[in-house]
Amino acid sequence: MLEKEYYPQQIEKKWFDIWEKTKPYKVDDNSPKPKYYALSMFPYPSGKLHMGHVRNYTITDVVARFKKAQGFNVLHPMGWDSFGLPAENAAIQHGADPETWTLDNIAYMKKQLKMLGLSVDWDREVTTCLPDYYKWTQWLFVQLFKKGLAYKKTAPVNWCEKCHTVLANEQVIDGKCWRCDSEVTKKNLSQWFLKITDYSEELLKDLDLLTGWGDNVKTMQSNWIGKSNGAILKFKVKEIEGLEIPVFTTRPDTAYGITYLVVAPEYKDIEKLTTPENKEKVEEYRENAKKLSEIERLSTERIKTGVPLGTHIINPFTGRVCPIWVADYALVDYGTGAVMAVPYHDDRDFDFARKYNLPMVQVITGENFKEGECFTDKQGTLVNSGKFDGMQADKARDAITKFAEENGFGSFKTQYRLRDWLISRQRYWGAPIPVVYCPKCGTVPVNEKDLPVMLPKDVDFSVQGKSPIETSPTFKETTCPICGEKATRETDTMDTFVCSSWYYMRYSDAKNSEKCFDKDLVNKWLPVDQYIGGIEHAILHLLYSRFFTKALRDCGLLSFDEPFKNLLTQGMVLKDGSKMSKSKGNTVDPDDIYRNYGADTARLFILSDSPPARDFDWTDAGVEGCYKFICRVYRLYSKYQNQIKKDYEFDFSSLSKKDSDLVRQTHIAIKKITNDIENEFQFNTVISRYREFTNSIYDYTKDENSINYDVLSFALLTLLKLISPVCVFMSEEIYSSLGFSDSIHDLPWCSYDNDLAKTANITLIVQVNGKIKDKLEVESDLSNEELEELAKKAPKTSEFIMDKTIVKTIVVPNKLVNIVVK
RNA sequence: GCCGAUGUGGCGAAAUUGGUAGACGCACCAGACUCAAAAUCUGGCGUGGCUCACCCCACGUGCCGGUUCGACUCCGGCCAUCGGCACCA
Repeated sequence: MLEKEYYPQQIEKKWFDIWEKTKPYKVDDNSPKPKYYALSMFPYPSGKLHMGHVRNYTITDVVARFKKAQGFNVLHPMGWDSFGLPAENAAIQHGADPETWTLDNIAYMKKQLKMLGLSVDWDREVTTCLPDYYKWTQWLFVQLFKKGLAYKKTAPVNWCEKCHTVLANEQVIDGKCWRCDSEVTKKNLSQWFLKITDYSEELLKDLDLLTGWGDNVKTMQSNWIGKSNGAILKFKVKEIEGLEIPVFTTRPDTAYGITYLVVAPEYKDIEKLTTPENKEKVEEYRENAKKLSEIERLSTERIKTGVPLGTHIINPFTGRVCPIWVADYALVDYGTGAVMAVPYHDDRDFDFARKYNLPMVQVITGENFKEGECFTDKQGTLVNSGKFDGMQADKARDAITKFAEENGFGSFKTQYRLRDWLISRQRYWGAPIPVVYCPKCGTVPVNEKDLPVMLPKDVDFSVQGKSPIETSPTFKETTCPICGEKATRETDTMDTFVCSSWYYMRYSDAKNSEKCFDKDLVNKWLPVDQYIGGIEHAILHLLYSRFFTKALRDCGLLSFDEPFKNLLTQGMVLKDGSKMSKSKGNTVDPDDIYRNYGADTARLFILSDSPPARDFDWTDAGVEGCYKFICRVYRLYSKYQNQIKKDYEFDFSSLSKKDSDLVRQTHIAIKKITNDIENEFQFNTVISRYREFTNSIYDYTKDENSINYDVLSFALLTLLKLISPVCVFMSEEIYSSLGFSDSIHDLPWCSYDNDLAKTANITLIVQVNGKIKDKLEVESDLSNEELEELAKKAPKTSEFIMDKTIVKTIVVPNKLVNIVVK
């Protein structure tokens, strides 16, 4: 029996307990049904769920439930991105063990997720900080190492003093640390990298395959990869026999206009290129450049500075002798670290040449050209360029490069902005990089049988200035996997983004203790059919995962090219117009919502109002409204629970108008809701349809005496199934109380009859010259001639057309008639 | 500077293919029920005008222009907001 009023707390608790025991969402790898893989970006176990999580996981859950009802074998897993700095900071500040801190948080958040009613197969749970997972992260690192895709080099890297570790380029946002927002500096260190640049072209090109991704994310990735086509031109140094300076340029067509050359302060040959009389000034300049922060150095506002080295290059095109300068507007890690300067046709060179009185030569002319002003148009005609004079600039780019190639001082070159992925971190709470340094054998990966390299427990978190892992008396000393002699372990751990680059593969075979995953299983379940998460991972996680997929494919571990077929980046959850955050004090605790309204209300509300990709404004009134709606739905079933027939039966053709209208409304509801879900998961309109349909049923029951209970049963049982992916607890409670012994969540999705999924009558719009003059209630599916006749006879139209000539009449079936008169 | 997205009532928004702009909800207003309140139910709710009690007219989807019988939707040009990239040669 259903209570008269809805009590979410009791009902949700009841089904929570039942589902804990019955595990209704266990996935069968061998099901003959077609597979569907629905995936949420897994959370970092920070302590408690926030509303962003609730939104993310509710969307994915409704997708998973909908696909399951449509007959798919759905994989909907969940796990924990559980390595990372917050756990370590908790250890430093409160003396907690990072593992205990993390696992406690996981336990709490897992309960919160279960209370949200997610249809997750918890037997596939993945926790990246546990040895049964990071063993395989390490194993994969070894595979990449063997394949030459993991390597160690000394390079100027991003350093965050506050986090006391290096960072990948992707983790530096506007010169600041992505996590703590403090300024990043450059340090020259020996670090581990993954060779993502080997895949620059494929990562860029395959964006075209990702038709299920938004353009915003694809553009961001494409910008980040930053491909430019151009040329390498090589210049002989006049004063030093045999020394050449290569430069990368996208404008070889301007090569005749070169008047000087710039090298970065960190340029490798800079000392050779400096003459004794300039040495002091150059040294001073380089020292100053080193002191500048990244933000200062990269600011476009800054006035350019530089000093001459005293040496020169010879422009092979013109024979002109050009001075070499050092200036920090040349970047050491892009292109070759040296730039050819063409002041007349490049803004930066122009500013610099003006300031230091360097000569300028015009080599391109065009429509907007003005004497004495920098002319940067890429279209134009060459002048002062020898045999290339009169050539169009775009043609000249190829011709001049070709000329340089034939004469041995240049070649075509494609340059990418993407850098290799720096993965070492000088922190404790991560997967140890499984490498040993042997004085005899060099850098050696740990034997696979010795994995995992366990994180040591005997560490002191209070140390400053080095990684806590270094304090372990037992970790560092080991023996060489090859020669067995004394050797030392690598003490750096891996960037957590390495762990999260393959977790979605592990779900396909989460408990395998022999392999990272079975090849058949990973190929069966992947790629992910629908991936859902925040836009903040547009570059970081999504780019790294794409790289991992391609790299593991080339290691022979799997056979697909892209991990995520469709991507939905959900908007943020706002309150009072700004992002929920502790510092602003505008957060909403899911536990409070569960307690006061129940998880179904939270699910319903977070899906309503805004489409998933847009930001969502959380309001207390909105929650209240959704709760009232749930109660309103519940009351319908509570009131008619004794009249609802499990085996309803009716003959449509003999129904009264009122009854057949409700049957039509039911079919319309199924059609629209199904379409809205399939059309980019427009859950906000799905929920509008729930309300519309519920209102129709209320209208129907207004006159108690004329209710046909077969028709009402059809409508109510349909509504119950339609709403079940969203209101998972209430729908199951009602369904079971009506005496059904199975679960509403196991029922197939509702089907509709297209002929019945429309109203019996339509409103015919009558226009004269495109302006609405009348609206007529007419039967649907009349012929064009009949509609035209009706429109012309309508009293309101006839007065408009009386004394005019009808030029033409446009009829849109079932919609409108437009009479054009003169 | 380059690239991407967005722009519709007081607010969140809706509108397969060009065809009733504002569905559905929030807020608000009025009525019913009640001693009263909450809850619930019913109705109203873009702007302006009128010879106005519910009839009618004009205007209205960021701005300007175009295509069309007809434009939130298509085309051209702007503006604003948000996001990404950027001394990248």
